[in-house]
Amino acid sequence: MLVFQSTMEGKREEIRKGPWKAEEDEVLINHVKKYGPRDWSSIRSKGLLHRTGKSCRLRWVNKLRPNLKNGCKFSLEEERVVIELQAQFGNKWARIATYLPGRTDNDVKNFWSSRQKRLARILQNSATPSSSNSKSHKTNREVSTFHDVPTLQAPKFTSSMEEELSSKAPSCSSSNMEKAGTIKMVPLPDLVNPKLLHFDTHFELTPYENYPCTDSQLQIPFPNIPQPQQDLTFSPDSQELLAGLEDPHFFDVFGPVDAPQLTNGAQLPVEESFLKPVRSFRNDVIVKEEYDNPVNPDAFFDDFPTDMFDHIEPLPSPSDW
DNA sequence: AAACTACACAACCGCAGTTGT
DNA sequence: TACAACTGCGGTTGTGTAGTT
Repeated sequence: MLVFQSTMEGKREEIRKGPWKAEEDEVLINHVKKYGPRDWSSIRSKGLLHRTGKSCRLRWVNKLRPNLKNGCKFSLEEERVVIELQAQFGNKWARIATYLPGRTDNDVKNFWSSRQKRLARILQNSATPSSSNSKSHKTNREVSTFHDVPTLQAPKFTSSMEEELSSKAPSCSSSNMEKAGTIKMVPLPDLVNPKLLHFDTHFELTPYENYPCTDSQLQIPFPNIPQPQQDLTFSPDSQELLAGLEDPHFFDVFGPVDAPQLTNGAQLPVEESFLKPVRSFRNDVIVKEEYDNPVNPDAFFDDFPTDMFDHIEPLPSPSDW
């Protein structure tokens, strides 16, 4: 798509919009190689591309930057990280994305948006049983839960790092990421309170460029987080979920959880069984027995209205640590 | 096989913060 | 200090695709 924009000199310049062509990508990549990921506006002023600087930057950040997990669906670990961090930070997608190597804020945002829509639909269906019954089919996503130990990394990507990587790092295709083996340390951003997250910052980390897509290869301990008691489980249909929301003692099942405890890094009581891998469920497959008798408390978080986290106090700012 | 639905993804827009002049 | 340009972020929309009926 081409649109025309008047310049300060009164000239009409064409601005290209819409999907990027391979040639445009090439021009953009060459520009970054020469000048680094900056001066986006100069790309147009030099006549290299009929794109706005904004558009160029977005294209680079979301698609062309090295080590992006393009084409990789969010792993269960990543999903859980997003859910946890969204509860902590709110819709700070860029911030959340710093914990997810290879993911952009746009990725996180899209993931969350999809998830919200899914939840909304589930709730709507639950509110109107007739409609939910009429639609017998259920997408696998609706019954998915988290089971694997999630990963949490917090890389700090600087422009210089990008420039360096752009010259030598391979793109993060599914195949080469799945071949990933050993890893290097990635610094946690200063916003992370290691105590809070119960992090061992000396564990092995997957290298950025080899970050695996597959769940089984991401086995960095996730911080213990308050979990619901095991006897509080929800069927994927969210019927119990809705009932639970109406229960005035609903949140009692969380036990005495409050923000100060969290910020002090206090170990919250977590049922041992919660930390065990429940099953090697992946790719949205679930067996009927588990569906009928959900025992994994993570399902609680998965199909839960995000509003539930509103009662959790925001974390202190990093400067307070 | 066609129609429908849900989902994932790409890209745009507006706003706010930062930086340079 | 004021202004403009640049940059980054979050919200939103449009489109292609896979799965289901």
